[in-house]
Amino acid sequence: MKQTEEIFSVLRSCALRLTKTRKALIELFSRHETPLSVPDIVRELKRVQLDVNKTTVYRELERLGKLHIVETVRLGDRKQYYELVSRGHHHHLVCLRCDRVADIDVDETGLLLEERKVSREKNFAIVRHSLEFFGVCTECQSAC
Amino acid sequence: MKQTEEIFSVLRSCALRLTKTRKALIELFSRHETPLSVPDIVRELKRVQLDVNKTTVYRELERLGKLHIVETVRLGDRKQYYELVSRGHHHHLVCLRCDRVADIDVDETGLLLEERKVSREKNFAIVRHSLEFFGVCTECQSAC
DNA sequence: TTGACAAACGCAACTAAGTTGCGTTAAGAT
DNA sequence: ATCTTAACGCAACTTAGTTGCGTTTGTCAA
Repeated sequence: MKQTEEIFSVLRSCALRLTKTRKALIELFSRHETPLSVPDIVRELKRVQLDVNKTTVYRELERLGKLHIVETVRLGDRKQYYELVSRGHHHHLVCLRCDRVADIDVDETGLLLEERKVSREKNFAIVRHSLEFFGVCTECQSAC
Repeated sequence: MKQTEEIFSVLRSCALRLTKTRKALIELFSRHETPLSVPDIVRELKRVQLDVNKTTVYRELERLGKLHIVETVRLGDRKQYYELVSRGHHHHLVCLRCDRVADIDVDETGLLLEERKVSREKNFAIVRHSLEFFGVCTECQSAC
């Protein structure tokens, strides 16, 4: 994976040490297509014989967030989810039955137009938006 | 307020008792333009000399949700927010500094088109979407 | 290679949101 | 007025996320 190597070099240039936790985290994110919560991450790392403390994970994610390497996503429940920024801006399709999440690309031209309109009318400096779709996936549809 | 009376009659027709907590909740929602979290609600009701337990509020909101009288909104933090469904489908503008929330109407034609496209391509039965904008409001912009 | 220094870490104790079980209270029908 | 049960309060719990502090461990320079 070329991508993870790029991230490692960014970390090095920021004087961030390449600890095994940090390495494992980046690799986990690169492998995973869907956003991960902190409990998810701790569980996954445990399966690779890495017993990391949740505090470490939270702190690491905060650091990686500041460097714009990971970003947070908000799905249905009350957890925060994290994913690599390098995946590019996209949205999610969340199944209300099985909680599975799929990435989707949405044509944002209309959305950006609305964003600019709202920004002008309300004099509001919009920095980001969140758009998620909720429904029932193919598998769950046929399951009932 | 005509609206609250309509809600009361719906409740009556569902054999739901008009307890003072329930009445106060509906009235609170009718007064408030912005979404409320459970801690918000408990605090606000306390100010009207109504000392309701948070469990009661959670249970009440669940009931009102099932009847499609209130619905949940997800804003920046990890709380759930609730508002009256009767406000109609709309989106929110959240200030990242002062946390104030404003309702906005967004032209959804482009969005619905995308929704249909995604639904077809992924064979996903979309039931709802969430679209929120985050940025800095007028007051906070001039404050710095 | 080794020693020093700070970044990174683990642990324990905490806060806050949300949930559950159970015994009690009170709304509304008879 | 009484009875039934929806609605309630309380206590105890779970889970996400935070904080302080003492310890470990990358990294770099000697």
